[in-house]
Amino acid sequence: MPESNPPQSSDFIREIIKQDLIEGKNNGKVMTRFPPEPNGYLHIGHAKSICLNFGIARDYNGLCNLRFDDTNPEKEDVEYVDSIMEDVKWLGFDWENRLYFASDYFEQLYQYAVELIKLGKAYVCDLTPDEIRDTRGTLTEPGKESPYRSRTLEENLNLFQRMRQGEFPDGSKSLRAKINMSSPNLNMRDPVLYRIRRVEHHRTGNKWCIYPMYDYAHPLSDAIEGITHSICTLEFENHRPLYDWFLNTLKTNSCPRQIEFARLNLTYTVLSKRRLIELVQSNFVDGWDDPRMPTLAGLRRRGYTPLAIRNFCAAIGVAKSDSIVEIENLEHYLREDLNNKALRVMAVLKPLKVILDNYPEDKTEELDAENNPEDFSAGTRKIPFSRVLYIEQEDFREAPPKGFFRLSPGKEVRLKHAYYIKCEKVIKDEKTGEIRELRCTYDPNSRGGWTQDGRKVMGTLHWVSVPHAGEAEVRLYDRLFLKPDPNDVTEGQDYKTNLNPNSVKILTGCKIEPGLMDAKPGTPYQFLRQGYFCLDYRCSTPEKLVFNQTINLKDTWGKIEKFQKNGRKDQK
RNA sequence: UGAGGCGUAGCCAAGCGGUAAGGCAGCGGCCUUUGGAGCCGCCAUUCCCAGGUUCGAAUCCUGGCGCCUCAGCCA
Repeated sequence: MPESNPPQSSDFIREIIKQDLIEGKNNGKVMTRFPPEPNGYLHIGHAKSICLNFGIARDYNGLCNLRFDDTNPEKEDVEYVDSIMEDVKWLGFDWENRLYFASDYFEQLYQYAVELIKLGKAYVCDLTPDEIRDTRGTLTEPGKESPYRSRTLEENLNLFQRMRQGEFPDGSKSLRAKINMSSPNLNMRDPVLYRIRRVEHHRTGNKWCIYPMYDYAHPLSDAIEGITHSICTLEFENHRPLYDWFLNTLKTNSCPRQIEFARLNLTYTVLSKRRLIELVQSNFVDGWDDPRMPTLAGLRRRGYTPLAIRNFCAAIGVAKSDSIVEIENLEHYLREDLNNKALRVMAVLKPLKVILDNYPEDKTEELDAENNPEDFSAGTRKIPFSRVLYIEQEDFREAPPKGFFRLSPGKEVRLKHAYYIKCEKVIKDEKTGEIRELRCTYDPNSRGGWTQDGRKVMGTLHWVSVPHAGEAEVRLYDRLFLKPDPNDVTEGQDYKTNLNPNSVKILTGCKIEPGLMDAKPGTPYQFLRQGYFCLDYRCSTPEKLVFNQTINLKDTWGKIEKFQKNGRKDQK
């Protein structure tokens, strides 16, 4: 089984790194980092970044750190740091002993700020946030210099120290870099470095009442860790001059290089933290690990595999153009991996009873069934067969449409691993007209699903023996959003109006082959002819099994039938 | 009317002056004890547009056009 089917082609970042290596930069070392802020759960977009950063380290004999960018205690929480560590590990990456927190550098960062003041490159500003905004200027007009810009070194040093000691109320003062208020790059117009916030930090507690800003903390954290290539997303491109400014004016020993790439966007999916957190907190979904969520926790619970996600990330590539990847790509790599690994089993989701009139009343046979045709080492198992069976309601049609080669009156089909059966009679409820059961006959000479006479039997059905069947609840999922772009809404509405009201369908009373009663969480199963499923590790109990649909099998018949109803095939 | 980016097929994406990789999707066929999987074939005479340089341009130059990001004491 190949570890990775899509060839890992190079990308512009790897090209840069190769070139740096050729030029002997950084003493031939490559050091990256994955720097999440612990203010939410990781999602598939983060997976792209994780695969990139850890993948580069792996490819160029380097190392990748896990560093929490925890400089804003107002939004952060240990719940998130725990989930992030779990998700990175699950995806298959290892930061070994290099687990870092920006908050571990608060003292060093403070000293760097003192240094900046001494260099005359930072000052304490008494302007309020509103005043700072009002004096920042606009995209086309320069800003105005703060009246506090020319405070003496001594005054700045004294004030900054007193900021730290808690002598000033929240928001009353800030430390600002002294750069250029008329820079065309707004990030360079004396950005705030430190703000006063009396908020308990999830790691440093109440030790600090001033907290550094991202723009300031990030380049210095990178330098402290000896990062060589600091990879981030496109929206930070405008921040790079500031990133470099800190490193250059503080003359740090190591000089990381920031490189930006386009973040992942997926059709039918929302990936902004703000929106994901809203879905969770407003109960549009059932928590961060709801199987419909694009979070790694959600995908894991849904039955996605780490390899599928990694292969997907490798396949979509890394570039600088904004892009929206069609979700079919992700689904393709999911099916590919699951096809290789999933144990084949039979489960009837919407049961229809079939009675084999010519099969002995009290007989039970044990039939052989392969566990995975893609992998002989998965072996075989025995499945019981008897006179009364369940088949799928959808596999019988009293009036079969053209091209339907499943069961219908007078027609013969194969029961997978078992026998040919022929439908002789349809028994209906006298009042409702609903189909109650089918009376069929079986061909004793077709055991195993084959005869010598060369008879052609097109349809193959899955089934479960009634007296041996187990029961389960099965949850089917559809896309969370109805439109490829969930943000495509009419004036005044928001993405939530595009939520799919039918994104989950709960089926109870599903019939499963007896062996499945021992299903293990984390094991992928293929319910034959239907799709891939896994035990829901949150809701399933030994008394009441609950399976999540991971992804359906490609359904060409469903597609054909849809086209037959809707008209021509080539119309969308 | 500021600055920084980006524009190659329906969607991603290689390509780095020598004549348009690959994946997804789609289409056609083969095969099939899963209408799954697999296999075979098709799918850009042209790279946002217009000029220019060159024997030769998606690649270099000039000028347009379009899209994205930035005016948090968020990251």
